[in-house]
Amino acid sequence: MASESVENYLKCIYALQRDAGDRGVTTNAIAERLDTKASSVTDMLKKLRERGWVQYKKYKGAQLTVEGERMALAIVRKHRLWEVFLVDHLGFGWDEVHHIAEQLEHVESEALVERLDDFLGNPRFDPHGDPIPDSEGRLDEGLQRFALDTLEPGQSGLIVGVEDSSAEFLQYLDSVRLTLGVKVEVVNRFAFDRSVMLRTSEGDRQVSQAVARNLLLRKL
Amino acid sequence: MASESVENYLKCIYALQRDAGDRGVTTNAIAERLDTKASSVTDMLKKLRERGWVQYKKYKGAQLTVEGERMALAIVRKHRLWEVFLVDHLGFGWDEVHHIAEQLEHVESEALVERLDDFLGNPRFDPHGDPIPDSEGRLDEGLQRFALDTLEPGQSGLIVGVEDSSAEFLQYLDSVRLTLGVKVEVVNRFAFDRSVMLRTSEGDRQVSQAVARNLLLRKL
DNA sequence: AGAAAAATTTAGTCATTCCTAAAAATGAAA
DNA sequence: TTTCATTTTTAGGAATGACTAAATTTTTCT
Repeated sequence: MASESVENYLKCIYALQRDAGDRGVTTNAIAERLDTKASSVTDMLKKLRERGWVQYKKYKGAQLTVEGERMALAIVRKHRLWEVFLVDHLGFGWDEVHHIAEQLEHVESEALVERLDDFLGNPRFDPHGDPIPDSEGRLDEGLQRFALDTLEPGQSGLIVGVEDSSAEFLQYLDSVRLTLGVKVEVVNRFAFDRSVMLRTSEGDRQVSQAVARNLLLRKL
Repeated sequence: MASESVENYLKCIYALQRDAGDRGVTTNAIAERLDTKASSVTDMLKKLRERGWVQYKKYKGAQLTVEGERMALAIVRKHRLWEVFLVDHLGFGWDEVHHIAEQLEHVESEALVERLDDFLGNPRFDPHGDPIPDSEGRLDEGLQRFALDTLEPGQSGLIVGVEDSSAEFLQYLDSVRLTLGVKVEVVNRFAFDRSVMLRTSEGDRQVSQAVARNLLLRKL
């Protein structure tokens, strides 16, 4: 029904909508994320509006309609399920799967998605800790997640996700052993650069604020 | 590198090349198989020629170059591996997987294919009995296959493949329990319509010549 | 508020890949 | 071998989704 390009736009707008608040997602934000030009985005937004997948007014940004969000969630579901398959069954690292899942997510087959979901044991989270929408598009936002950045010295939490899932960041996390499921305690925060001293079962580590902002925890 | 459309043309020409013998594959044959118009095929053949993937002369049909065949075999490999995954691990029937595999075969990732191959246990044949090219594009044509049609009364063989893998035919075979791995013996052939009386461990069955032509066996 | 900067849209193109209709080449039969 | 049916190609165009350059709107700064 929808082309790959259309699906990528819907997914992109969905992702940007979190941060956009109630204002529409801006043309430039979409262009940057999809590595394309703003003028191409304007063209596409008009098409998406015609098909009833976004609300869009000139210069005012875009927001997914209910139907648009339903489609975006279906794509996100497929993306995350395939990531689980790639990591759990094919042995890929969590930093290697994004690009492949971006292709697999466009395969159209309801039956495939549901059978894959069952095969994987109906996972609730992908390898980066992001929740997997169910077949109705419902997202389990259940457990509260917060950035390591927001923790005070003395407090601790369990690593359950990342804000930034670029290969570079994930490889860095692997190299310093800060991966999903690791328990961390904030020993100290240094005021001058807001870097954080952490304690894990493997010892102490210091991480920059950039890292702390992108590591998601939940309370123990 | 190559678009989905280009990949479909290469795969199509590869499949038609078997029957075409030394003559080129005709424009019309390609158009019919891809359910498109002859004029579109002509356009594409010129592009494939420019890129060095087919030899093509006006009115004389097309033949894959060495490089074109290499690409076609890579696609066939992916298609058949995914079919094994869908049947062996997701529980699809052999009649349901073609359409899904046609989408999965276009996913580009060397690493994915090789890991999938290992995950599946390096299968040599897909669920329809067709051989899976190895990573170098080598095809195991080892075991001689012949149509049930060519067997004389008294002779027997093992079902190892099908010539026609349309869902209708495969569903028919399922319904009469003539599936891969079943041993059959020809009891009799009726001259007036060339239908064949078969004996299997489950009893006797009569099948039309159309069916007999499309069931592939090998010697026991 | 007014001007400059930034963001966004419009206008005009381009490459793919498909199509229809008409022209040209091939090949089969008389 | 000439004709006629079939096959194939050409010519011209449409839809998709991208681009550049120029114009317009919004936002920011003074």
